Amino acid sequence: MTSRAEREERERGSRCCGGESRPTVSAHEAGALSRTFEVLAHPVRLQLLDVLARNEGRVCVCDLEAAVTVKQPTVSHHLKLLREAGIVECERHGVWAYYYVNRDALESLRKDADRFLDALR
Amino acid sequence: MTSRAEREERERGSRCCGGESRPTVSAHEAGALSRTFEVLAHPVRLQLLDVLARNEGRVCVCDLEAAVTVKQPTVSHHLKLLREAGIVECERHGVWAYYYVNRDALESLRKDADRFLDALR
DNA sequence: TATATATATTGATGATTATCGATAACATAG
DNA sequence: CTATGTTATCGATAATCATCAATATATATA
Repeated sequence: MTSRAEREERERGSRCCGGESRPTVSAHEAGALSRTFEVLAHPVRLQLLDVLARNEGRVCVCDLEAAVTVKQPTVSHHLKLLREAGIVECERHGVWAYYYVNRDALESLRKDADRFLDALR
Repeated sequence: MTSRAEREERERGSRCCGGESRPTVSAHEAGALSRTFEVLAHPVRLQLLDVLARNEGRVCVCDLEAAVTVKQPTVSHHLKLLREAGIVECERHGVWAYYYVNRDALESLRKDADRFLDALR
């Protein structure tokens, strides 16, 4: 008598497992890439990036505050994360801080994301 | 005497703020998109996706377990998140569960990410 | 110097997430 | 029916994250 499991086994070789199961992405690479996606994994950060990218020049924090629904310390917090990720930079002029996207960093982020998502296809 | 702030003001109009500061991405859209990025924001999920996408057929959980460094309940947990996001699906055959990527969902995820990142340029 | 304003930082709180041992649920083999 | 193997779920714990009031810092103005 032939069980379904046996049929499965024959179709796939031994046991349940057949294919190439090692990731081509190392744990280290996966870590780096996931950290990239993490930066994008918050609605406020996406909106801040949106506004910043749309303004070739610089945007001051009070404008950024007006663009999102969270309070000033939270905006400052998210800007810090974006800065630490290298995606945005800022200059101070007098009391004000003007933020702008780092186009190179953004481009390389985009490439990394693209490369991974393309490879999945 | 002309202070730096005054010069800035003249250059920018009133106060510090000049540009278009409203996001073109609504809070709602930003929420949806950030949830997409969240799914990708973990190294184990990236590696699971990598293995799954590389195997046109189905991959059983024991293979997926072998592909990453976390224990079985954790693998199961991440697979659930991927399932809930619609990116992967699974079929049970006997004792075994075979997972596979939902190519359509993956493609639309890729498009959403691309569209956003492209718009930032 | 005192005051006002913009931004950053601190510190506390609550929410979410990752992890894994233990166990349940289920199918199959003997 | 019992034993075994596979996967999912539960429950506890630890870690990380988001938020904001309060405060610090720095600059400019009066």
